Amino acid sequence: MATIHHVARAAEVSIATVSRVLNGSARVSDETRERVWAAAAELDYWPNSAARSLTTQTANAIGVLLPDLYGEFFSEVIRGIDGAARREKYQVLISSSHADTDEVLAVARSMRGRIDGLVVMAPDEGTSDAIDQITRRFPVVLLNPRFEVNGCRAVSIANFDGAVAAVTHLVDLGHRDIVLVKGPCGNADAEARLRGFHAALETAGLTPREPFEFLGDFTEASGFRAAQEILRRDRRPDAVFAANDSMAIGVLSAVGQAGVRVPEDVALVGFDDIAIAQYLSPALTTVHVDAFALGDRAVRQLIELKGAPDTIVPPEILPARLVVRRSCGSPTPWSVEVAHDLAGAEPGGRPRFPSPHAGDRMP
Amino acid sequence: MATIHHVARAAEVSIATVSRVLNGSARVSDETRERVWAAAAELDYWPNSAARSLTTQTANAIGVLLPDLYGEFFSEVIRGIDGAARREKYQVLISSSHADTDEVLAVARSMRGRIDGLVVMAPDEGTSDAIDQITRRFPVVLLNPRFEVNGCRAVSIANFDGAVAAVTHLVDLGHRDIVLVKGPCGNADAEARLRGFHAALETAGLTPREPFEFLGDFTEASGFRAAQEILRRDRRPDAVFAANDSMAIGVLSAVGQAGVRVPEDVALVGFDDIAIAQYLSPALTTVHVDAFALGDRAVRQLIELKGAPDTIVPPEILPARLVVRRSCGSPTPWSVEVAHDLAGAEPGGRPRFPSPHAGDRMP
DNA sequence: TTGTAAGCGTTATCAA
DNA sequence: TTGATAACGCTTACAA
Repeated sequence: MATIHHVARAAEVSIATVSRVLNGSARVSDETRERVWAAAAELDYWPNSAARSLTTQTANAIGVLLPDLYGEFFSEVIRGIDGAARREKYQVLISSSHADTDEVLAVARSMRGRIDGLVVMAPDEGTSDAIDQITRRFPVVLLNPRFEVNGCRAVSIANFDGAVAAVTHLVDLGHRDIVLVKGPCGNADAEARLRGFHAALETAGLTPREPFEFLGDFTEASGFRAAQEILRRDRRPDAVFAANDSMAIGVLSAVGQAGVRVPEDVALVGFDDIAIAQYLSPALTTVHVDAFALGDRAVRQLIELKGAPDTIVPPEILPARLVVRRSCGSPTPWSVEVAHDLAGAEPGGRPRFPSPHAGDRMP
Repeated sequence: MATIHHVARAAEVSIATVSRVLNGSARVSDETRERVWAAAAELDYWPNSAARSLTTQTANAIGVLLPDLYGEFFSEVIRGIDGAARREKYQVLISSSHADTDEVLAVARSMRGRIDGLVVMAPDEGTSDAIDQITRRFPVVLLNPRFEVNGCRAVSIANFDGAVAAVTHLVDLGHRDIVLVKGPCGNADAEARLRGFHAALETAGLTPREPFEFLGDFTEASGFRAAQEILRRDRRPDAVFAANDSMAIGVLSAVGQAGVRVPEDVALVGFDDIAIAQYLSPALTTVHVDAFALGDRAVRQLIELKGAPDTIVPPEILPARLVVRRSCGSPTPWSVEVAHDLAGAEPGGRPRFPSPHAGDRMP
């Protein structure tokens, strides 16, 4: 493989000059420039990025640590990250399925020298001190963190407020006995949505009959099973709030097979607004969440952070949007943005939905 | 940031010894080993991977070049890649949305020195010479290539045979006027499925009335629009073959809104068997494709290739599976694997479906 | 068992 | 405008 030395020899110049020409980093006479380009082309020279990173102490790459890669949500997050990264000429080093703190730490470690910063979606709460360690090494942006970490940048989705909006909508439609299909334990999104569910019920002064919480794991299959459980209850609930759309689809399927109609017999609301939600029958009422933007914003914040370290910036919360379609039993479709005015910061602004955990800032 | 020199100084040994201890690459006395580990821990030393790659001439990372990241299919491919990579202790450098040859080449170039091999899903046909150039630099495994590239390793999905199986099944059920919702032009999967559609019709001696090809782009929305076109035809077809499940979902939605029943009035078959296919109503008959395995196999082949360069291996074709559910009008659900016996290589083996392009090897 | 020193392929700082 | 040359942080002969 040709190195800069080979090119230098072929062009009869020093390696310094080759570097200058290839990077356009200093004035070089037209004639030698030509010679160098010609030699590089002739030898089909590809520069070695590892060597470059070593001298420049910068990698032009960012690392991405995710708990999982399953489903359309993560797929969109990555798409957002990749898009922003390529626009800024950064490469993306990805790694997923981190079970615990030690693993996250090990992977971050192994990225030392290859990345300039890290986007992390932490799997569990034990990760907090790991994040601390990582922060000492790289600029870090957290995705949907459960807790605020020592002034670390973060971008999240308005899970709490989205859930409040969804459940409140069900209440407004007259539903009283509302049950929840939960997401997996330990998942930050699932927990925020669960809290939102409870908060909305409390605000409405509602206590559904037991049992009204059913466990799922964000897959269609788990939604299907949860719905079977629900149908075994002594009295059918008025409405089901599934903590994500995949589970809502499973619910829809199970309920349909049992001959129970949606929304006539039972209303259904999901979360995420994945692409197919609007094509289901009935079209799924859900909370739209911009997963692409989540990835995109994280990368932008990371780059901003590199430019201005030590600047404290409040966590960024991406608004959600309640999208009312047919599955909730609403006579007409409509939609409303939530959580863009919940922080209470706007003068005269009044929270649209009461929120004990405003904007999901801190539990 | 602590380097190996700092650790050496703190442990009062040479950097060579530190390296030996940290990598366990040579015998070191118990006592000094202790001292080195202690010093490394004390200084919280993280080795620099770029420097290591430079000396060892190996990066412990693989590059992944994809045309897009949209949808569940790619999400699964990446999951497969990531899983295999982490098992083999490789990092994954990912990059997507490559419009043309030059871009693919540029990205591959920029990865020089950071990766040991490359998994490439090429966007268009012009890419062939680019792949050639890349192959000179890295071990390369192609994903679903359109053409065989100079003895380059490849792993594909049995798109052609899957489509033949799907359409043949519709014919077997008595459907005669079968229309196709095509995938995007220039997409290798879409084209192979299109060829399979034609081959099956030809074998059956069928010529549906015009028009019987409708353009889509693999999204739900395009399937929806295509279905509206189809419903405007002077006579409703017996069956619709959508080149992927997302479009089939769009078709299902449009057809349902028009009051046309599936499968009673029109049969429907998709391709991919995404997670929700079985939860639709009616459950979608489709061709199951193992996207996870596609990524997984690609990485394994890459690693195998690194171990034994210059070995010529035939393209690996992952079998598809026709999964018959309710949307095609079949009275009972069943499924069958296709394309595991199509190459005609097995002695006495007879192709289950006639295939002018056996196993999609070469168009 | 340990240390010295020569790379690995760049960029960047000097002089010339 | 150019060329030596010293880093960058690590691994690995080769000596001791």
